[in-house]
Amino acid sequence: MAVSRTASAGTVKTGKRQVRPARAPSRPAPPADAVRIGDLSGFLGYSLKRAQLRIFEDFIGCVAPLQLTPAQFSVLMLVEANPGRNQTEIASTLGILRPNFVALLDELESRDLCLRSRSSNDRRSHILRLTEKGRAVLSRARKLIETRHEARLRELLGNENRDLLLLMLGKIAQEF
Amino acid sequence: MAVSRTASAGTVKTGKRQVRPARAPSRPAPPADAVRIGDLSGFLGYSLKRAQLRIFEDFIGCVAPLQLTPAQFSVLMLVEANPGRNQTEIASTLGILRPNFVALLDELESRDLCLRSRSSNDRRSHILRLTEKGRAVLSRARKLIETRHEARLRELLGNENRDLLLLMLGKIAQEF
DNA sequence: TATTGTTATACTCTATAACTATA
DNA sequence: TATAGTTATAGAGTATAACAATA
Repeated sequence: MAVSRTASAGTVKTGKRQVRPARAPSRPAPPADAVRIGDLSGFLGYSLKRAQLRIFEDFIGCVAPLQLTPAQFSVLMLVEANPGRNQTEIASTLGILRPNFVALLDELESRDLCLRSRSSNDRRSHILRLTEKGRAVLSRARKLIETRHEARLRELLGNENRDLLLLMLGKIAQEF
Repeated sequence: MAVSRTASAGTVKTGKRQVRPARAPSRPAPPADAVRIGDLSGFLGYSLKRAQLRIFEDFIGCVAPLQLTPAQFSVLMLVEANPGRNQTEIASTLGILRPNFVALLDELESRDLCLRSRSSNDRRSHILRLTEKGRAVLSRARKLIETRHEARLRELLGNENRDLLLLMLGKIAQEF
């Protein structure tokens, strides 16, 4: 599976089976000379990757006023929910390698969203917490994502399906 | 959302609501000092990314005997289903930029899985098709993925849920 | 003038080794 | 000796500009 930004694939319908009325395509009907995706759309990995790219793209657009990447957002979320943790703990929970976490934090700290402070217990550790501005920015980001990004996803999929989707993705991430 | 390789998150249950019997955790119960993922697991982007990484990881493991990446697999699939197409058509369908497609094809061609040949209609174009070996390798890859990778996913999620998952991912990729 | 394949290049992500300061 | 944060570095993946051949 390749999967980058653009492109398109097979028609999709969320509801029950539907007898097609011979001449009434709900979608623009692909040009006869279009490249056939074929069985590729039947592999979860392919659709998963394409959906993930689209979701991240939309996420970035929604929080554009705050200039937060998905990675930065996740760090702010985790630091807020776990004040007093050190870099290793936050990074590893997010699956970020410690060396790669340094520049990420440098950026957040330089924008006054997050603070590093030496632990008095273990002076090797840097304790993380959000600044006042960090909490404010995170709060605005959450609202933007909830009201624009996630709300439109619920609209597209339906509330029940959206929740089931989240459940299955979590199951794959944790149990597969 | 950060999201790389390792880590874990909140408990998940696919079925209906379930009254917890006060003392009978189905999962090992997280250590009290574990970092709390919190609301982060409620955002689709986060779970989507983690699931995608896990799926690709497993995919790569399953086709390890054939040494195919998801991207290479998708190219072989598309070329087989669309013989006679040129590089631009295959690449753009997969969302791969033309410059980045060159090295990918170089590798497949050097392994005798795929062939470039100049089109007689338009001598700028390189027509793509699979070699005999390419078809054989792809066939083996499909079998490995179907019988190991996808089969285990169906087992984990249930057939019906798995199909619904695929449907929703396609919907997000195409309609969101 | 436009398009195909290509090269060169740059930027982001991810990954590993090794250093320093602490423990 | 082991661990936390860091630096350096290398490799993928992705993005843009520009060139030669062809249309």
